Amino acid sequence: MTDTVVEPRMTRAARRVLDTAARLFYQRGITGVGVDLIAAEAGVTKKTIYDRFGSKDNLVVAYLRERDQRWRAVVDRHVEAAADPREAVVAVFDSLEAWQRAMGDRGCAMINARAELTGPDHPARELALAQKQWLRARFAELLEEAGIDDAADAAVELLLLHEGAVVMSDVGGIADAVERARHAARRMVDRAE
Amino acid sequence: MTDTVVEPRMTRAARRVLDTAARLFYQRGITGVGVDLIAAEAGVTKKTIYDRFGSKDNLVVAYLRERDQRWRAVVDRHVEAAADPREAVVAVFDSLEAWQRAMGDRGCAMINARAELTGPDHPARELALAQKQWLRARFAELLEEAGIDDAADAAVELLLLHEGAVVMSDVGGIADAVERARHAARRMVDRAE
DNA sequence: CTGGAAGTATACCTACCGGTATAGCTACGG
DNA sequence: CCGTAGCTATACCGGTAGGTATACTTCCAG
Repeated sequence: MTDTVVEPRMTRAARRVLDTAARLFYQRGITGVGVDLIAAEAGVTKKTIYDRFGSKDNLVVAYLRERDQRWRAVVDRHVEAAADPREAVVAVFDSLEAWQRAMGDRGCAMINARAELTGPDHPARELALAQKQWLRARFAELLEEAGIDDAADAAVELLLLHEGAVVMSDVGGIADAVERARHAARRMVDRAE
Repeated sequence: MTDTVVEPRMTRAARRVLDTAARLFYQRGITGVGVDLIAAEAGVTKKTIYDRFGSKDNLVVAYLRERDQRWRAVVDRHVEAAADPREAVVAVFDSLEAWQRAMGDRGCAMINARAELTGPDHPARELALAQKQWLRARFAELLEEAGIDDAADAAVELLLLHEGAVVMSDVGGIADAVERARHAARRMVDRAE
């Protein structure tokens, strides 16, 4: 099965558009950013945007997909650098901290997109679902490799902690939300057998 | 210190407006719902809305505040019905399940509002913060009453689990996200001393 | 050297947004 | 019984949204 969404041709101008859109969408929200603004900030005409991406919605999807890809790569990098599966579980939370430091913190782009794009058939829904399922599966893998009982259940718990940390470090009020989550995760893998 | 926001006079028409707005804002998003639509669905003229609430932003704030109040009341009710502080901690997750069953599940209204209203000085920001701080304090109270060590730390962990459960039951993919969180919470209070 | 792809510049379209203005109706308390 | 609060009805405003149309340029590859 091939991709149902046509990949836009990534010319230099398109690259600039996508980078600019990604920054603006994340910081000011998707509905809060108009196509004209993106064009102006990217130093590009609206026509170029529509020639490359077809519609604002397609541009939004491209933004979410690319961001998702990059985030997964960061997680993978941290996981692979870990000494063993248990450390790898904890390393996922390190990757979150690194990700936030690099990208700024306005919460999870997927969750935010879901909040704004409420149509029941909007692609953002399945993208968000796929991302969270991926992380859950990743946790489950690592826990199984570590020989931990009830790996599937523990993976869900870690996912909840992770998402809670993402949300709370956006909302504020808990200075070290991610570190707290990592602490909890470490305790989980240390106690478990 | 008195309230900085003027309470709108709750006439019958205003009540209908706020109820309608609450439903529409939550289901379709705040930016996704126009004042004209609210007026039409509430069986009211736009003038009435602006006479009672002054602006869409004020209406949004009224929506968030009322929803917050009601949610806190539900939590309190469940907590007070619990046999002891430890059960009360778990009961918070029961209250979440009841709340979701009653209100439908499109995630946390505060978090969604934050995603849409990105202005750094928008009242939605402090409302969200206050709500989460309140829950954290509630957890901390109960854990201290239960004589659990490191109540403050445990309270943060419970908050993360709670928020993770809210997010994930919206995103989907984990059928019983709230029950999983409750399970983890029970284990926490059972193990702790 | 030529044709097409990529891009700029500019103007335009329709739809809808939050918000305002004017006029008139109804119900109720002093 | 009369004034005012609360409301309806309708029309309007400026701004902005996503998206399209036309004409001109630039640049590279066959």
